Amino acid sequence: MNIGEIASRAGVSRSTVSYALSGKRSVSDATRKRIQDVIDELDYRPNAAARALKEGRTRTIGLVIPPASTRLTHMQLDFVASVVEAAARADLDVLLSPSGGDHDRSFERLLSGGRVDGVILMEIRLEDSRVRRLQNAKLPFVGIGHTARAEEMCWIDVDYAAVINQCVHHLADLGHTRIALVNRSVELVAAGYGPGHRARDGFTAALAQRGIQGIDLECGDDAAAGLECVTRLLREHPEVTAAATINEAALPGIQRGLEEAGLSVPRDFSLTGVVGRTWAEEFRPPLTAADVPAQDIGTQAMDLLIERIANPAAPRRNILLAPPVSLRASTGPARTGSAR
Amino acid sequence: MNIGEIASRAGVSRSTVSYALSGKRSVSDATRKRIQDVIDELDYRPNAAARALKEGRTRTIGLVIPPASTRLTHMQLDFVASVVEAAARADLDVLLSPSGGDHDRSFERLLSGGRVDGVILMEIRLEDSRVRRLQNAKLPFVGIGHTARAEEMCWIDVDYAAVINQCVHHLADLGHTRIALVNRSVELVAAGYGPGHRARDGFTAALAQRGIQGIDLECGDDAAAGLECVTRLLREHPEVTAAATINEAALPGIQRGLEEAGLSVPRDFSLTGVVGRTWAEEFRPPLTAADVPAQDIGTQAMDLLIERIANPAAPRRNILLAPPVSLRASTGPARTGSAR
DNA sequence: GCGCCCAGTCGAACCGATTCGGGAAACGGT
DNA sequence: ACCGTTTCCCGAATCGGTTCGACTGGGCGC
Repeated sequence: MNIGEIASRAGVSRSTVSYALSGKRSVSDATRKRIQDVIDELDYRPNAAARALKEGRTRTIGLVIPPASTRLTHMQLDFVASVVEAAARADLDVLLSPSGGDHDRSFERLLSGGRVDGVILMEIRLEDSRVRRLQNAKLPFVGIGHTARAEEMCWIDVDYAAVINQCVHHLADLGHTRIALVNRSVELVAAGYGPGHRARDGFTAALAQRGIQGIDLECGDDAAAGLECVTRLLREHPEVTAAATINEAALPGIQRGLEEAGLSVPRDFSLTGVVGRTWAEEFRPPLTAADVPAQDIGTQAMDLLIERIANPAAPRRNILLAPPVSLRASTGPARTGSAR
Repeated sequence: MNIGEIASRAGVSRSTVSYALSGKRSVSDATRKRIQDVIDELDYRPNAAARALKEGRTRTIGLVIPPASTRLTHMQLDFVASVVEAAARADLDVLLSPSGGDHDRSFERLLSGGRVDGVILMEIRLEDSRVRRLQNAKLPFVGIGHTARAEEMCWIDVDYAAVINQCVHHLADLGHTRIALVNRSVELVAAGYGPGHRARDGFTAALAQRGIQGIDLECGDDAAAGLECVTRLLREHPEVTAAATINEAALPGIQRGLEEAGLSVPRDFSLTGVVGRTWAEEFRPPLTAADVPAQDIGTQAMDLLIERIANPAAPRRNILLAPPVSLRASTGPARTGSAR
C-alpha cells in the first residue's frame, strides 16, 4: 500500500496526496477530506525510506554508546535517557550504536549516507579516530567528552580536573593528608581516555597546592575490581585515609572493601565521587560528590547537535561544566593518631 | 557522491558497481579492482535509505522502552543492553522508541513502513493497544512480557507468579507468618501491567497454600516511594516480618526505611526480590532473589524476532522463565516473640 | 468584456540504490 | 567453421515518496 494506491482510491494524483499530507500547497477541503478518509480506512503510513531518500535526511540521530561488553554506569544511563528524551521532544528518533573500537561495523554503518542526520558520541578518548571519520563523512556530531584538540569538534564535558581538584581540597580541608585517586581502568587510561587523564591532572595539581601526598590508582569498571583495588590500597598504603574517585562502577566494590576491612565511612575513611545526584543520595552512606547534571548534559548535547545539523558551518561551541561538590555523609574529619 | 559517480570514474555502469559490491553476479578481477580503488579514494558508502527503499527492509529493529520519564531499572537496562548486543552480533541496528502510552509519536513513527524490520516491546500491559497496532501494521514483533491472551503474540517473560510463590514459600519455611508483597506502582497495576497482576496471583496462592496472611501493597517506582511504602507498612502492620517484592526501583528506599526504623536485615526483617544477579549481589546485604537472567532474555528475544522476521507465518513461540530463588543474606528465620 | 491572479490539480522528473533481461565477446567442443 | 556456453557488462525498470513547472477555471478589478 503506497501513495499511488491512496491517490487512485481517492481519485486524485499522487502529488495531490503528498500535498494534502504535507500542507506545502493548498488542497481543497473536499479533496483533503476524501484523501484523509481513504488514508484512515487503509491505515496508510508513508514509507520512511522513500521519504528519507528524497528529502535527504532521516530525522534520526545516532547515539554511540560504550560497547555492550561494558555495563553502563548510572551517569551514562542518564546521558542516554536524556538524549533519548530530548530527541523525542524534537520528534527525532535515536539509533543506538554500541561501539568503542576502530572497526565496529555498527559505527561503520552509521557513517553511511542516509542513515542518520547527526551523531552524539560518548566515551571519547584524547585521540579518537571516530572523530576524524565523522568529519570525513561530513556528518554533524557532538561529543559528550572531547579529544586532546578541543577546537576540532563541538562538545560538552564535565571538567574532571576541576572536580577532582575540588574533592581533594575538600578532603584536605578535613585534615586528610594521604589521599588516593581511584581512576578508571588501566586499559582505558592507557588508551587515552580523556576524563582519566584530566582527573589525574587535577589530582596531582591539588596535591601540589596543598603540599600533601597521594596514591594514583587505576581500577577496573566494576564492583569486583573496586573491591580488589581498595583491598590492595589498604594493604599497601595503610596511611591513606581518604579516596576520591571518578569510577562510578567501582564504588559498590570500594564500599564493600572498606566494610570488609572493618572501616566505617566516614569515621575511618572518607570517600568522594563524581556521579549523578540521585545515585549519590541512594548510596550508603549518601556520597559526597560532584553532582553531575547528567540530564542537562544530554539535553544540551542534543541542542548542540540540532543546531549543528541546521547550520554545519557555524562555529563549534564547547561547554565545560564543573559541578560543585555537594557535601553528604561519606566524608568526615581525618582520624588523628594511628586509629587503624 | 553516489553510485553513478563511482561508475563513471571507474568507466563502468552503475549496475556493475552494484554487482561488484554485492557479489551477486560475477565481475572481472580487473574491473572490481578499478571500482574498489575509486571507492577507497572517494570513501564512498552506499546510501542506506535508497538501499532500504529498493530492498524493502532496513536491517534495523525497533526497541520500545518505557517512557523517558521513568528511570530504567537495572533489569530493564540489562534487557536493553543485551538486545543491543545481540542485534550488533546479527549486524542489525537498534532504533530506540521511548513510549508507553497510546499516543506516542515515536511509536507511531515506528509503525510506518521502511523504518524498522521488527520490534521488541517492553513493559507490556494485560491489554495493550500497541500489540494490536503492530499486528495491523504487519510488523513482526516480540514481547518481553505478554498480554492477557498469551497466544496472540510471540513473547518471552518471567513467570512472576511462580517466582513470588517461591519467595513466599521460602519465607514461610523460615517461619514468617505475616508477609508483605511490595508490588509496582498503583497506576501501573491499575493499567493492567501484567507482572503486577501475576505477582499478586502468585502471592495470594502461596498464602493460601501455607495458611498464612499477607499484606498486598503497591509502591511507586523509585527509592522515595519505597521509603514511604515501607515506613507505612511498619507503622500500620507492625506484625509483618518479611516482604517479597518485584519492585526493583523501590528496593533502595525499602532498605533505607528498614534502617531508619532500626530494623536490621535479615535479623529483624527478611526481604526477597526479583532482580538481576549482579545487582542482587551488590545489594547490602546481598539480596535473596529470583535471579532473572536478563542477558539471556534479551538475547532470546532477539533470536525470536529474527526468526519471526525471516518467517512471519511461523507459529508464535512463547518462552516462560521461572528462575529459582538464590539464597543470600537478606532472609533469615523469623524472630520469635515480640522482638519489635 | 478583457486581462490578471490565485487556488487547485496533474504529470513528470528525481532521490540512489538493486535487479532483470539481454547483448557482446571469449572460449571450447566437434 | 560453426554453434552453444560462459563470462562480463550495460540499459532500463523499479522501490515510494517529494517537488517543480504547467494547466485550468473562477473571481475580481477596471
